[in-house]
Amino acid sequence: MSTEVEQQAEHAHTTAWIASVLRARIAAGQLTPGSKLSEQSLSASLGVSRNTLRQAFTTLAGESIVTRIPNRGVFVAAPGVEEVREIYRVRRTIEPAAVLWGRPSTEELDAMEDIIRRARAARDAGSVPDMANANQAFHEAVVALTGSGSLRELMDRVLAEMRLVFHAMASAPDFHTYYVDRNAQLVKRLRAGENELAAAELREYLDAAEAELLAHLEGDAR
Amino acid sequence: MSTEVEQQAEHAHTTAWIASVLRARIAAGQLTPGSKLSEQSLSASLGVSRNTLRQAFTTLAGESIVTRIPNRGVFVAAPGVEEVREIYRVRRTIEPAAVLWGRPSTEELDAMEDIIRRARAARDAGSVPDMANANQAFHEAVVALTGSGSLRELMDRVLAEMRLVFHAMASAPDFHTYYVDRNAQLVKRLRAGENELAAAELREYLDAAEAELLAHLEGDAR
DNA sequence: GACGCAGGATTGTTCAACAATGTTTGGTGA
DNA sequence: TCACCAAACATTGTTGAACAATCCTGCGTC
Repeated sequence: MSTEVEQQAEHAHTTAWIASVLRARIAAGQLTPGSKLSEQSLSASLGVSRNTLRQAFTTLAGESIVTRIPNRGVFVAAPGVEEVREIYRVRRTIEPAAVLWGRPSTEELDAMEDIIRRARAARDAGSVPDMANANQAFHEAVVALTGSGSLRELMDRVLAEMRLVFHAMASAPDFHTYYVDRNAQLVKRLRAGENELAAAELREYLDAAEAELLAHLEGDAR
Repeated sequence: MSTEVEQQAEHAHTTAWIASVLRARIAAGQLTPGSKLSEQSLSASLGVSRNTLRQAFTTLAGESIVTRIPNRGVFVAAPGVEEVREIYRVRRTIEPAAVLWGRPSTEELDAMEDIIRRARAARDAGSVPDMANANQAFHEAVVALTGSGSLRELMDRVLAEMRLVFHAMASAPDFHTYYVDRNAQLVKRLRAGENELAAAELREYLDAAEAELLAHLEGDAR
């Protein structure tokens, strides 16, 4: 299990490179929420200076993937109930807005249906990670309807935090299977030009998802 | 013109401190868009190491207050036409959404009217900066209706970028006077519970503002 | 005037050191 | 035994200097 880095990016953006490595490891669940990221050991194992690692940390802290406690160190973010509520506050605002006021092109709609197909395939194959990825891609596509890169970035951050929530949970709930069909329904509404209906249904959908997640989370904490 | 720092924060978050200093200077227009932030001179004048200044830079770059060009340095962000469009893509999504689906308490509505009073006072006094501040506070209050800190942060960033746009313009247009009354109208609608109407009017409002800003910007570039 | 090429300046990264804070350990007294 | 306190230890925050890589400048050549 070598955690070494073979390819040292010659002389460019080492700090960004390190940040992306850590991001990937955290997203993959290799670095579990709440665990400490020691400057000493990480700088050693990644083969970079403590100083540049530090810079990568500030980047990740800015993305709230990582929590920095002064003189204590940085820790992989461990989102709890309040964070989940915040996540859904964001989603409940921008996703329905994107649906309501977006004018999706047929290409965008086709792409969304492609994603749904992928999700169905993953569901039938019983692959939870693939389903999670597809679901994530779908909601990213929804936000992309706004055409805004900033909103897309925000959604990315939020979805990354969602992944952390799942990683922090002892038992993963069957969270995605149920919503595949609702996504399909959403695209159908959009294709019919029924944006208001689509937005309303999406809001219900998000409410239900939040409630389910919160229930599971509180049952977990007990 | 002393740009020195008298109070050296003893041993706490020097990097955050430096970041906030730079943020303030940029917001105040003391550091104009496009100007270069030399590591050497800044670290000297701020009395911090080049290394910690660098960390502050990555923070500010994450907030896109500052643009980093590899091996060239960091520059105060100079938003142009495309950035303005992006700003309004964001605003046109989250502000009407906040208005449409937010359930403002009477305290929140009172606070918004307070802000409008301040804006009117500034208008009558002819103080453009105060008007800009009040306008900014108003739109922040709108987004605050979502209850989401992340959205509020995003709005902060966007409004900071707006300030940069104004700083980058040769001549400032009379941008705020006209919209004070529209803000007042918005609050009236909200108080009456006419959220849909309020959202629709706000979208028109934002469209008009964007168009005016873009026209002025393009006239400026010519 | 265009091109190419040293030379200088600036950024990217690393290292070693120290100050400040946190954590742990061990002892003391009740 | 337990609570409390203080000294060792470890870790983070910050600094300064050093070097490599890249960019910019000015000069000479054609």
